[in-house]
Amino acid sequence: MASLDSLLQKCTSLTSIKQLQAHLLTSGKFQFYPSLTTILLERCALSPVANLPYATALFRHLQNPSTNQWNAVVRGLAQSLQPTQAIAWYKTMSQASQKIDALTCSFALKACARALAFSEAMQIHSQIVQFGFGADVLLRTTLLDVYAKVGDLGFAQKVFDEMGQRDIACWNALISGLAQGNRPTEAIALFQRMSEEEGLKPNEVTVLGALSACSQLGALKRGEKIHAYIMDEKLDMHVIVCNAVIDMYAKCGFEDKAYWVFENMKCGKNLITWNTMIMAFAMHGNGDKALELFGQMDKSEVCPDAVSYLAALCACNHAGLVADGVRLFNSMAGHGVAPNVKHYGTVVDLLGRAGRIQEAYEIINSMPMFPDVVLWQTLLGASKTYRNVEMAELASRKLIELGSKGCGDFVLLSNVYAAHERWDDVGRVREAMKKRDVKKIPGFGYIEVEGVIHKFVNGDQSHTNWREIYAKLDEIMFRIKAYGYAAKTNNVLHDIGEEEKENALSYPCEKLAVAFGLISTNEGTPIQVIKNLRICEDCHVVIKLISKVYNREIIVRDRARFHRFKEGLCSCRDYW
DNA sequence: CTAGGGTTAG
Repeated sequence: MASLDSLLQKCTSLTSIKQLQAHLLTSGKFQFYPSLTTILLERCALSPVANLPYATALFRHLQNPSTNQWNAVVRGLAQSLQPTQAIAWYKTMSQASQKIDALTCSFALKACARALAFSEAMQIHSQIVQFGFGADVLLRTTLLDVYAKVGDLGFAQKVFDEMGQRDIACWNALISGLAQGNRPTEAIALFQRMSEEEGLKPNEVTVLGALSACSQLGALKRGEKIHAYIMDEKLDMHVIVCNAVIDMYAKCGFEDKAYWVFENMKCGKNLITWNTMIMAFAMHGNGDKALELFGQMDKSEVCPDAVSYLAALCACNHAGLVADGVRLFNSMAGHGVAPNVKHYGTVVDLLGRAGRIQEAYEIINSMPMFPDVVLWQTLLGASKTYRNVEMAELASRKLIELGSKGCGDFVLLSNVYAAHERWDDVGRVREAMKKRDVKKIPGFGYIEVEGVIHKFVNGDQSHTNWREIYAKLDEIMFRIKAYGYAAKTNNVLHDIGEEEKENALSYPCEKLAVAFGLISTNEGTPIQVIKNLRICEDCHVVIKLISKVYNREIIVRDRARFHRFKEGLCSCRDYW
């Protein structure tokens, strides 16, 4: 037995496993060693030598499979590329329910999380209660996590609330669930409740969720506090934590602080560390530093992967380093990294912004995979910037073929026509939008003032001080007009749907946030705003003027990058 | 006839 055990240890490839199994079968010992069979099963079912068809075939040879043997297969399938298979096996298994234990449920739930199978998760949930595993804290945590991952945070919260005793993992699961489910404010609130009210000590997993929420909100003050805690508690010995800190500083607008952490890490850097930092420089338009780091990485022991290339390409794109970007893109295949849709998208954007519209179009045509909506949107955007009506129409046609309902696509096409004063065509686009029930993604922005996050949506009147904010904005517009500002109306598609308020256009969220920042922070303090969409051209002009007239540094993070406005200029050099 | 299950950065 012991010798078989050690033999099994050496079976690192599937062939050797098969050989061992053949030996057991031919010597007639196979069915007398159920535990060995289980280990064999697990070896076949789980990575790194996973071969699930083989594992399931092996399983079918068993006369009366034990719970453990069932579990091995369910677990393996749950981690495989077909998690729905695990759910199917679980269902079969539940027909003989005495076989199911808490682990089976745990694996099946994991499968639901990966397959985004909400109703299956609910079914398993009710069976968990039926089978009497309802009090199992580990299972409940998994359940909570699954609900969060399949997008039902209400259910996740409910599971959490109903738990008698909660250990740190329960809190962590909900905090990261909220952070990953686009509810960063609630994630931070829960983090605070956990540490301040319940007196629980955040661990390395807790801070990851909290930092991610700070990154989303651009909540620098809160992020710094968490960083201080991390240092005090020596949680910075975990690479994963350092990576999250770097990302937080970068997304809160401080590439230098991010870089400081990067350089002073006591633990070793991994691939993600490098990628995070390169992405940080990219977001800040610091193409040279990004490329320098990419070069260093190439020399270090970590090998750039697809994300590294994407980050470096983004850096070239934001910094207008067209030649470098093209060179990098062309070098990918030679380094064994196949470009994916995102790489193609970035290069198309890079060429398009540089006015090389035809080349961008050719890149799309040369793609080995199906060009998605984003590619055509990018080309449409470039065509608009360079007033290339033919290409804009071509791209729009593609978008319509692909069934786009994005407001932006229609607006861009309309803008191209408007720029050429083709008003009939503008009207046609507007009609098409009405017919297609085009949805506009609501824009919103955040600003942190004295550690409190304020959220604004376009045309927002929900803030307690909204009258004051609107008055400030009116004052701003009045003052900057003296510097030659004139609203660019031909770029704005008016009356999109009747219910669209005039306000939404005159009082966009980023302007409101900046106005609020001017009122509520001291002179000389930089103002930081986070926006969920890309900044619009008009706001860009206005904020540049504000930075000059009010002598304030204003930092805006939009969906893709940072804009640092100072003395009437922007760090993106109007290239974004 | 053992242990194996929960939260985790780009």
